[in-house]
Amino acid sequence: MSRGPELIITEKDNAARRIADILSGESATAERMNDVNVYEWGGKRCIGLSGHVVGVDFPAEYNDWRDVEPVELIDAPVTKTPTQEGIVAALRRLARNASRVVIATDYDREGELIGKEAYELVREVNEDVPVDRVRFSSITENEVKKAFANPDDLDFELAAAGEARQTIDLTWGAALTRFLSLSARQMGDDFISVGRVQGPTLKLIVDREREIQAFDPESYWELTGELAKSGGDPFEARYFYLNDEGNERERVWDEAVADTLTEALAAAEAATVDDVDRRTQTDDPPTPFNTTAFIRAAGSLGYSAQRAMSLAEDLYTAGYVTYPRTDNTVYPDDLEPEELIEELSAASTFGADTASLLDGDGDIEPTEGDEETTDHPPIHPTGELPSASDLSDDEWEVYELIVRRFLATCADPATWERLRVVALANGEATPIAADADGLAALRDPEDAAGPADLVADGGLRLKANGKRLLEAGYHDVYPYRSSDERIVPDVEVGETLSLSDRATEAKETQPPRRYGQSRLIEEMEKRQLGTKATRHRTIEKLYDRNYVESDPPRPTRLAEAVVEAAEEFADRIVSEEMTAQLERDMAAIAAGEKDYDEVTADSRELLSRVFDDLTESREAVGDHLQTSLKADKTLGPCPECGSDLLVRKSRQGSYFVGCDGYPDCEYTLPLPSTGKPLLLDETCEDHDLRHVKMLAGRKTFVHGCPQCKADEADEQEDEVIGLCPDCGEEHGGELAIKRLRSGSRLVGCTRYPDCDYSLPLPRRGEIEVTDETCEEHDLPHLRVHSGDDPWELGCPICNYREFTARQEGSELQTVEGIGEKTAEKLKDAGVGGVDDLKSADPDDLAADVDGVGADTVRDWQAKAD
DNA sequence: GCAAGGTC
Repeated sequence: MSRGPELIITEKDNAARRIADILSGESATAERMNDVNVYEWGGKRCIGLSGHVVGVDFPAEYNDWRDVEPVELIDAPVTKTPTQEGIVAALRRLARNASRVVIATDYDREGELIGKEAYELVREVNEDVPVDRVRFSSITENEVKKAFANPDDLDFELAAAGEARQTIDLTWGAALTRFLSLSARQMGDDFISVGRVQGPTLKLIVDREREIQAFDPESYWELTGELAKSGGDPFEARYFYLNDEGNERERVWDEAVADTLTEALAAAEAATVDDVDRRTQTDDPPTPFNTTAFIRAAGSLGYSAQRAMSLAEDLYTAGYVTYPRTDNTVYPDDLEPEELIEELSAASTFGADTASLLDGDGDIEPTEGDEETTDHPPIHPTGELPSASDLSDDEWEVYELIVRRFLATCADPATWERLRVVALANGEATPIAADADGLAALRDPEDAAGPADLVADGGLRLKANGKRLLEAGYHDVYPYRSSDERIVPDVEVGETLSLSDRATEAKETQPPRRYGQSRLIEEMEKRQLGTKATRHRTIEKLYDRNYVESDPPRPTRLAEAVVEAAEEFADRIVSEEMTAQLERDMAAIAAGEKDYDEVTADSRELLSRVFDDLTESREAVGDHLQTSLKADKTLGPCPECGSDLLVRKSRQGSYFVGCDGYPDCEYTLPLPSTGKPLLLDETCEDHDLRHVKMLAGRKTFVHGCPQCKADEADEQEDEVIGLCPDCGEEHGGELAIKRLRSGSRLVGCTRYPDCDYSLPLPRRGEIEVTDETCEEHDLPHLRVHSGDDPWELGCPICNYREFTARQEGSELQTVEGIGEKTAEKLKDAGVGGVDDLKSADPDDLAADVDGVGADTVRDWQAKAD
């Protein structure tokens, strides 16, 4: 037996480094092997993988989509090949002379599979080295030492459950994806994909859209008024009645009744307090962050799911927060909240807040969520503190969110005082009797019960709900949840209040809202679709495949067609049941009740039955998909030949409108150069073309009808405002305000294209040429009329200079680690752009800019290159 | 060039 060192294998480098630190008492040294860190100390070595280092796929002879019938993939062999060559090579080298191997991958199913993959690679080069498995759910000294003192064996059955998932996902996904793509002749980048997770996720979105389209709004009316004590501030009160079941209802479903009630309310000058209910309510602090809760909280700060995760990963790799992919909402036993709070108190931003938490007497007991898992701890700060200049503004905002969430979980509950007042508005004798027929007409359509009456004995019921924050509790450290108060004054039963500002609002029931990204991720989690590490990526994938557009994601016609085709022929691939069945099968494999072969064979059998029907309908499915693909791109009829005008992409990658009759018909219209076009349902009355919206992040705007834009440009005369600074003296070129057919405007030379001098102009608003002149450039000042207030653009040349100066400021922000505030400070110190930054002397610059060290500057300079 | 799951 070999007497070489012992080899510890973890799932990622970060875990390898921390485990080496713990086991070696921080004496381990790191060495690079094939670009991988290998930590070494006292006869031990530790290497971190990068998740799966081998991947499953079909053998190469199945690679050609045209040569291989999709149905052949069902029974094709599935092979495992290294995908991370460097890591695999390093692992083999280290395993060859190891005296013992310890698998220390993550403590979850996928971790067991990654462990088994490592085990097989080890076995290839070392047949008889003993291999152990250790399990721990957080990388802390206690947990890790305990795990290494009690090694266990790899759980091959649990790993086999993961392998079954891999095989089933690959065969179903690849066979159906190829079938749909081939049937619609969508090859290359625009293939049509389906899969066990993306399918049901897309169906969630499509189903919601179907509900929205089928929605039939109903009218209802709501009555409000303002009550006040004499001399006191008014507060809002709402009319309500009681239904058969004694529940309060505010919506009146009949216009005539609403009119009568409005008159009755108008006749009332005052209201008598009938009931006062005062109680205190506790408002518990939030539970620790798992991935889903974090994405949701970051979403309310305006970050997309993808962006939030990428920022959290940056903070994790830099060492400021714990692992961001976790299901767990219960802190591990050995997390010491007091110590962590103490460490965070060194950051001035949190100083006051941490002090208030440590002030309290007794132990701090953090909140716990419902989900307790073994994978990783909830996301929390590590206690390693970044300085503000280490982080970009977005990173800082997310870091602060994570810190404050942690502080909040250690804080006290808040207490509210809720005050509910019911008053009866009593004018002249109320004309509404409890007529049974009249009441029946008022049944709430979403509610089986009808009203029991509309007016109480003493008049119309009005209620006001007030809330006051008695103890701010966790709100002091966690400002992301509303702590707004609604003031209703103290009143007593029998007291008379004045009534004013009566209003009746006509409203309509609203269709259900589209899922936002974080809501979608919550729905996926509820249905066990995807994992904490993949859900946000699945949503990104739906955008990439042109299945959804805009935010909140809205399905395209293609998406509807894919879901329809799947529902008809391969319902499992868009059904949550496929994942549910797989979970049951995996549990059975892990428990030893079934095995890999049995489960994958059953699944293949199911898939071939799906293909029996599908193959017959290949053409019908393909036609339907192609029709929908075209519908997503169609604006309306071509004015020259009557075929469809479509959104097309030029070779340079820009979008334009072209005729489906091309090359017979060469009619085109330009589109703006910024953003990706989204076709709206609204059409132009003059040209019968759909309006276009350009999606360009924050600069998203509605372009409208492209034909109208082109016509406007053709009709508009260029307005000359002065001499061209480039060619004016020599050739007499003049500057003019020009409108382009793509809808944008600019100040350009009249000798274009011989002279291409140009200055940008804003997209929106009318431009007025004023009498004021810029002395430096001899050009008139311009004024822009958009919205209510016109604004001064000034001299177009000066304006452009200021614009580029601002651009240079934001150019600085493209350097990793420089945020808006830092860019401001740098500009004050005379560093306008990236070039200035690169040529600056680090020591001089550090001396000029507060809170920035020379090393930070050198770091920026390195990153700028 | 297909899936979904790790990780960067």
